[in-house]
Amino acid sequence: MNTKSDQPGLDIFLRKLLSHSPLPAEDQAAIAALPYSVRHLEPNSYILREGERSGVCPILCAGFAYRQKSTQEGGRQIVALKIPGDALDFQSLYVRTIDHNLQALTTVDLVIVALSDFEKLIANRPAIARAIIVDILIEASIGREWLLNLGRRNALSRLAHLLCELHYRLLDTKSDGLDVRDVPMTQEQLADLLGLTPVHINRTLKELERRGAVARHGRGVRLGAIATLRSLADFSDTYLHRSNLAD
Amino acid sequence: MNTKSDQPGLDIFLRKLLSHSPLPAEDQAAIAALPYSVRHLEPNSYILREGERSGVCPILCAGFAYRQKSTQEGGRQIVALKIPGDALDFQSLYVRTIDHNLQALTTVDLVIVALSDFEKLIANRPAIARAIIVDILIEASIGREWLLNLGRRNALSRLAHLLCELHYRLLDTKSDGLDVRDVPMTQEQLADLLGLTPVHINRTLKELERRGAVARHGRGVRLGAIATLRSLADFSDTYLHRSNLAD
DNA sequence: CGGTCTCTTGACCTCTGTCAAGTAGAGTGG
DNA sequence: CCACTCTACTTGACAGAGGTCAAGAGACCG
Repeated sequence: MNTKSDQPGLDIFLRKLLSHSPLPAEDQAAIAALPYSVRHLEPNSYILREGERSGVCPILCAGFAYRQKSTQEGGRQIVALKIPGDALDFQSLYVRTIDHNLQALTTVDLVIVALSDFEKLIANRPAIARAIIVDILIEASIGREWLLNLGRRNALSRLAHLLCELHYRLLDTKSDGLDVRDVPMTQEQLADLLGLTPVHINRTLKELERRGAVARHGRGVRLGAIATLRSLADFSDTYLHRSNLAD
Repeated sequence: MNTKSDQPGLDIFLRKLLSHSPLPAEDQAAIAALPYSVRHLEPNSYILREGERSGVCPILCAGFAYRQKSTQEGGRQIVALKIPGDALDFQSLYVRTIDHNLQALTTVDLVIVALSDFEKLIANRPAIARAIIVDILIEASIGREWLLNLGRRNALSRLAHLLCELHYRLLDTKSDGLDVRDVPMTQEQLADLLGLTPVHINRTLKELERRGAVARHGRGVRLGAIATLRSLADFSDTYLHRSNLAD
């Protein structure tokens, strides 16, 4: 089932885990030896749906994905953003009913691992259990910062904050060839991320450009001076726990 | 160090874990045998502070507590609400830098356990590791629903939604003598929970009362018909994973 | 080169915030 | 039991951030 080394594989995931948790060589080998299958999806494809029961944990090897929930009136909110290297569904470890939708933001390459295989690793290898818990806790910490963002910052800071977060999270795996400064979302998706409307994202983006925080070419948005963005955003990267190894 | 049975102890915490995860008798005994100390705190006391490093996991035996973050401009957002039986700081398992503040909402009784003791249990007892992971994941799921609440619901639904959540979460441990229908927060705290201002909470509460969703006496607020609240809130309790054992 | 999806822009509206003054509970001390 | 005080709640007038609607312009695709 495993494929050649230039195909999507588990190495980027392993690198991501090692960025926050130490793993002995034999545990690294155990992860590298996990059986998996590969899947390629187009933008907006559903990876998992609310209400389903999951038996599988996809790993995002290339591209972006997001978790999303909607109200009955149709309001749609993106509640998490996943970047290359991220495991997409530790949320379903031992909790099989999925409470949100998981969708591809761009075209994505996935590597699919059975949740039961992860559960076996957790039961038998404490260092892996630890790494997975840390991974889950860091996603939870990001969620808390997003709550602060939605609850207490205005549109300008909110957007600047999201862009800062993207910048620093991508630094950790710095994988693909694509320019890390290019924002991969449409204005509508930015709206869904930030609890705003596309129209207001447009106005806010224009204001960020006026202040030199982003540059734009055609439909594309590119990050400008990170210092400018940070000061607009009231940003501190503590919540990303990027230096957990040093702790 | 352990105290008599009418003092705060670990039993309510154990009950909470068992409500979502099965534990063999010897694992239950291992939890009951954890060394701990007891602490009693007044409302608004800090339990943990952002930036500190934690070595300890308080268990909330009685009363309410919350996690809270602030922007530099002073905006304050409550990002999680904890009820009796909840472990307050699994967030610091293997991630010792605290990224938020933890405060008592009411007077609280805490039982303090060393994080290293939990880490030993996780390494040696898979069923306990599982239960703790489920606990963490359910808090994360609640966080996602709150993001939807803040991002896409108006003040009336938002408040109704919070009250519904409180109602159903309290059903699971139904501990104290105090009437579970009494809302333990001030209007200012409700504002901090919902990303609103105290003034607007006041107006919204009045509207909820007008619609028969809550009753009020003096400063107190009491839940009215849960069906009314649910329909105002667009509420479904799936995200609380209350039936995880049945899964 | 036509079709479609995204982005842009302006006019107008509304939900929630701000400010400020007043009222009512709850606890304290006399 | 009554004043006193502190805090929480209440209310109204006004302001402003962001939403809504609708039409048009630009990008990108086959």
